[in-house]
Amino acid sequence: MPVRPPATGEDPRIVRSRAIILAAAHDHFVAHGYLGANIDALAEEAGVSKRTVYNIYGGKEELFRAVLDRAIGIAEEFSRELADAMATVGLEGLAVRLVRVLLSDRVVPLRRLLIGESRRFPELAAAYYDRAPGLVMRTLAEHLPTLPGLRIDDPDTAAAHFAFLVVGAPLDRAMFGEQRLGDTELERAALAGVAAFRRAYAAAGNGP
Amino acid sequence: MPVRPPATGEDPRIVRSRAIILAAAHDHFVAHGYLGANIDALAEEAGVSKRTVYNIYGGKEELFRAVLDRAIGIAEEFSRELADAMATVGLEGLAVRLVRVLLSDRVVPLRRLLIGESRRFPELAAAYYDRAPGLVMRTLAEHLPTLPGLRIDDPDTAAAHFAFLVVGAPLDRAMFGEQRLGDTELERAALAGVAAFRRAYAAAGNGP
DNA sequence: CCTACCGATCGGTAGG
DNA sequence: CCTACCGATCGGTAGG
Repeated sequence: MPVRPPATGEDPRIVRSRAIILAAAHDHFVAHGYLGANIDALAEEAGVSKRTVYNIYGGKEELFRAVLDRAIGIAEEFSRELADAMATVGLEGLAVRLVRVLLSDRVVPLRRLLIGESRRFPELAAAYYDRAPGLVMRTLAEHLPTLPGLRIDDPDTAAAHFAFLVVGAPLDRAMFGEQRLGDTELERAALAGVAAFRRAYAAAGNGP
Repeated sequence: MPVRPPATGEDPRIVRSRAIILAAAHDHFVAHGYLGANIDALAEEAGVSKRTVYNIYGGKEELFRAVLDRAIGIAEEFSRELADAMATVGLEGLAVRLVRVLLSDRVVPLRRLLIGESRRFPELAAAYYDRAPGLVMRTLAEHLPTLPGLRIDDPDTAAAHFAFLVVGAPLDRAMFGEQRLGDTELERAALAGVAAFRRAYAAAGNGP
């Protein structure tokens, strides 16, 4: 998935520089934001000259978009893996995976960046939402009604309830940089969320 | 040049300018972020000279902190009002108020700004979290066990579950700038969250 | 001659 | 309060 059309053949030096710059730019933009990013520093961190950055990516904004296109693509892949996992693992397994991915050092800083730049780059924030959390939520909405022991009248609402019972509180805390929970506590919180979900959506028991 | 004596705080012109600048700066920082903010533009929007801004607030960072100190104080007030309302309105009434406040044009942009600047100003993001959502959550944890018809074993977890069942999905969407739900849909989503919470934490019915 | 790259520097802007 | 202006910084580019 070439972010830019292969303007000049497939010179392995360019291919290599492109990947190196993209990785360094990701870290740099995540650390400093769009305006706070410095192409000189970024290029130095990537170990290439600034000119190379401009030759390959054209400019700061284009580089930023390339970085986020890739990051959103990766987030989409993770989301698809989560979606695939629904068929094989139970709700508890899904919850633990969900919380691990969303509270990871890959996702939290990316979400911070996209939220912080959502006025400057609204399409990027929207694309992320649609292709990552939105994808998970849509798949959940399809999957939940097929599970035994649950009664799901409104799949979209149930999917949102599951997701935010599992990750809501720790994720919101993390967005503000509050101390991240340890893995054990995260898992505990995720399972407590699943338990609450199962009680709320149990097939038997409390009829309408 | 700035020969103004430190006997500030009494001069009504300063008091007035201070308030005008603070309000204009709030809008400006929320719209552009910290680095994107422009003191010349901000001063013009406030209708004062740039020099006045520096006379009163000293600099960009000090002005930013003053703006956010005030905004966090206001968010804390709202949270305290929500806390007070718990004694008089039911869970449904509380949920509707919660969703209205958190999804408002006052709170969503403030949260975006604080999250976006949470690396540059970690104490501000932490202060907001502690004094606004944290305060609501702590009060909820105290309040929920006193309500009839519910069985609350772990008040902190139950408080988090209530809050994120009610506002989780629409708030997360809103952070990424996705189209805000209408008041009717928001209220509907909030009440669906309360209904799920009541099922999950019903005192009678589904034993283990 | 071309592509990739570097050292050096310019035009424009922002905080102060 | 305004204009003018500084020291510094930064995105982007020309020469080699």
